[in-house]
Amino acid sequence: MGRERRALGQDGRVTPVLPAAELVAAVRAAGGGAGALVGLAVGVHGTVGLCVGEVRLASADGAAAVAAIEREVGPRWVIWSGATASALLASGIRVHRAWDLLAVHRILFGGWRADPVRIWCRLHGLDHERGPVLGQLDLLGGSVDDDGDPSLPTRRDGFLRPEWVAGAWATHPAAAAEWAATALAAALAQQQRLGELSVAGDVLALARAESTAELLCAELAHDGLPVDVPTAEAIMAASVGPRPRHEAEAAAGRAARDAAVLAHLVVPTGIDLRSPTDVKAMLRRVGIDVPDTRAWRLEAMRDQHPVVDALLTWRKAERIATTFGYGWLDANVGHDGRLRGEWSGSDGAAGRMTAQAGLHNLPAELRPAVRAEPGHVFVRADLGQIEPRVLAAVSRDTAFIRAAQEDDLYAPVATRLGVDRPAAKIAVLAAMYGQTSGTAGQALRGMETAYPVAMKYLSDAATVGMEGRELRTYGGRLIRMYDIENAGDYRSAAAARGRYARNALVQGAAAELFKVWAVTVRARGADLGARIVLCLHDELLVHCPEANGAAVAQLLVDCLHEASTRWQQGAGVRFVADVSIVQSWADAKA
DNA sequence: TGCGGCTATTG
DNA sequence: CACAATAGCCGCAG
Repeated sequence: MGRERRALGQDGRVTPVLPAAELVAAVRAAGGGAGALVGLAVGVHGTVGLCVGEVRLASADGAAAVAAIEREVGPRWVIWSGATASALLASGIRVHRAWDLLAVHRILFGGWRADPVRIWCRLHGLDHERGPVLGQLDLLGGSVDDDGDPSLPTRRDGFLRPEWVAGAWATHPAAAAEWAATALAAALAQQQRLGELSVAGDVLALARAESTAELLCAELAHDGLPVDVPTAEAIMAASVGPRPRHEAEAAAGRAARDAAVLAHLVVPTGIDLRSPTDVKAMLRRVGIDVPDTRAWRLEAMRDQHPVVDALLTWRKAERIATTFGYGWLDANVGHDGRLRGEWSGSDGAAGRMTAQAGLHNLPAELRPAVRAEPGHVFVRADLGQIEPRVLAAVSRDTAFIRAAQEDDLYAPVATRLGVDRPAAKIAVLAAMYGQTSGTAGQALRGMETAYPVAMKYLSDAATVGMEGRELRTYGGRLIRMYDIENAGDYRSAAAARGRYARNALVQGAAAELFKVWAVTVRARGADLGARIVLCLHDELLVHCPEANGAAVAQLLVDCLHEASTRWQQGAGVRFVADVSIVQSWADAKA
């Protein structure tokens, strides 16, 4: 047993196909150690290709091989995207560290959607629109031989071969190893590019954190959020009645809810409550004239006519019926009581994590249904005032940093500005969001005087945005201004770009710090059986055995200190977290 | 059938 | 309705 097979590439290069145990030694011999970059290509039927330095390796027992190398070597796996992590999770394998080419591509070049072709082309100065396409026949007489050696992933002109991109390597060990070598080469090229940037933050650290956040995203999608289905159904029943057994019952329920609103009218017909135009007409009939029918506007008119209150109640129920009702439960909660959605490590605009299946906009009334499993607890931690603290750190405004050393940042700001706390908070938020109208005016001028460095940081960003130029976050991620295009006249579009840029540097840097915190918790929490089950911009929800609750709570605080210290590089801002140990997510809501 | 507008929810 | 997001339904253009 353990005899070495060899796969011969067409160019004569020999890739050893090794059993898992021997692969570990081969990786070590090639220079692989803890944290070293190892190219990884996960194919099908157990095929796995690796590349360490110049050395190509492969295995036909990929799951065991990756698991053994992870356990005994602990490299930083180079992958094209989180899809590889998802494939590994499907085989029961979790890896600790990654270099995610797509995540790093976003840092270098902005945007959020890319594939290996775009990543490769951008890195090598090629126009991906001009590259070869799968199935393309060379009708113009060019010889296919011009492309060089087809057993290599790249052509003579530097483009990736489309059949390789499509996965032709996935069943051949030698080819998988070659594809892994391509990924590793791309990672090294990315490191080179990152090193050429001049940014304030540690851009290599950002690249590692954003990469590892992609592993976390794959795990969040795979593991899901624990939900108690009977509790969820009880909440829904209270709003829209019991689960309809067929479409006729569902229709009857809708009609009954509609009728409860229309009953307040003299003529209860001809109004579709789902049509904003009809609702506006309905309100006009009872003497209420509004430019739109949004809830915050109608809230003030509850007393004017009973139909307003009925309509607002109807809207709540309608939302449960259509978006967060039984259908949503059936579609997104598995038989194991886990709510699953796709996760993205970095959205297009500000670099936050996003999630589907309602994980990021779950109505507060459904939170009681998010329950820890038996013998487990949730440890929930949310960061206090993260955006102004981040602004203090990235702008290096010494006065604002002093304010950010307090538990409540707005208290010293209020004192300094000579206003009350609510006014101070509005002024700070207005500055970060680019608000110019409203009541914030006077306090905003105070901000200019009290915190000129922070205010200049924001106004400089706004200027760059208005001019349509690109900018980078503190950590080094590119913000492309052409990602936002606003209809309307030039001036309002420029103003919108200014607000976007102003906010992107704050919200974006906050998102980057948050991810450093999250991946630190992920790494340090494994020994305590702690799994992050939800990331919510400034909040982490961690699921762990009941006995470890207190230790995990301490861990969340310790990891925040570790993460923020590394991230802010001596700025001296204090970051604070509110931590609680609970059975249900609702118990923790501040 | 695709898309913009309106609406709701979250941080 | 200042910044960011996901998601549903309606009305309209093609």
